[in-house]
Amino acid sequence: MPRPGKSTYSSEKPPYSYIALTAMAIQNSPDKMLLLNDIYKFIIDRFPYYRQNTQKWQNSLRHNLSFNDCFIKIPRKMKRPGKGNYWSLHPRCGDMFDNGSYLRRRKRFKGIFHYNKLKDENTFSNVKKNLSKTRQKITILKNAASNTSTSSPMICDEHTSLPCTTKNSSFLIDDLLADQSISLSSSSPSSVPIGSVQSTKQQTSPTSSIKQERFQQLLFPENIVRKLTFLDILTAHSHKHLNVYPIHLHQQQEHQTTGLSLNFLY
DNA sequence: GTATGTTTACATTGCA
DNA sequence: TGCAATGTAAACATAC
Repeated sequence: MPRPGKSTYSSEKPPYSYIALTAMAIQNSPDKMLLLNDIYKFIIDRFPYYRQNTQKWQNSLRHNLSFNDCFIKIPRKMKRPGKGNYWSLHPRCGDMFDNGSYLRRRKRFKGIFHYNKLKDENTFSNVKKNLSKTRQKITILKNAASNTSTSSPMICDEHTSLPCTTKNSSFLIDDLLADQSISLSSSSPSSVPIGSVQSTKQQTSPTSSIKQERFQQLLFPENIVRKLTFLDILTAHSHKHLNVYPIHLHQQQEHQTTGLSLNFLY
């Protein structure tokens, strides 16, 4: 993606979608993550067109951040309190604009579990219903992983050091993921499905507890919280990087496994 | 109160 | 021409 310098564009509308502009701002930052306000500033600074009607386009931009799975939310560190989270790019959305068009992507990046889909499908009954199916799939995946090449997997996720899905195994990851309503396998009957991080608020009532079941956090050593997809878990499982345990919120425990820990909030 | 974040609905646009 | 991506508007929730 080109990196336009200051005053590259006049007051005409730049040939970039909001997604492209946001991605540009994030990629341009030293830490590859920015606060919402910093994204605003970057765009206004680079593109005079956006110095007007700020309410309109900023609303659209916020909509894009929430709506598109290619953007991931990273909470502020405890040391740096303030309003809003940091926004970063999903590690697997780097080729969004590989067709050379920054107005329109070839295909929208989608996480394996989109929040809207989860809302309809991930009830406790569905979770139970799909548990055995998921166990089978993960067993298949584990077996396949153990039968494939013993060479070290290529690391492609800079945040998690999780490996890319290798293509030399005897199955296609997409086949395993074809059923999007599957949930995470666990030895506990209270296992929860994988979804986007929405809230860390503690739940008290059973009703809100059910609602909260969709919300989990994947915590990394640097306290980064990112959206967690089923593919992340499968990838981690396939290379034995991560064991997955549901953890009760009130306990606030972490299971440390090779530098990664997983919190399930429900 | 305001900024931030989520969701829905609908319009517009570009691609196959 | 249909579908999917994108843009826009708005309502609402939540955090600071």
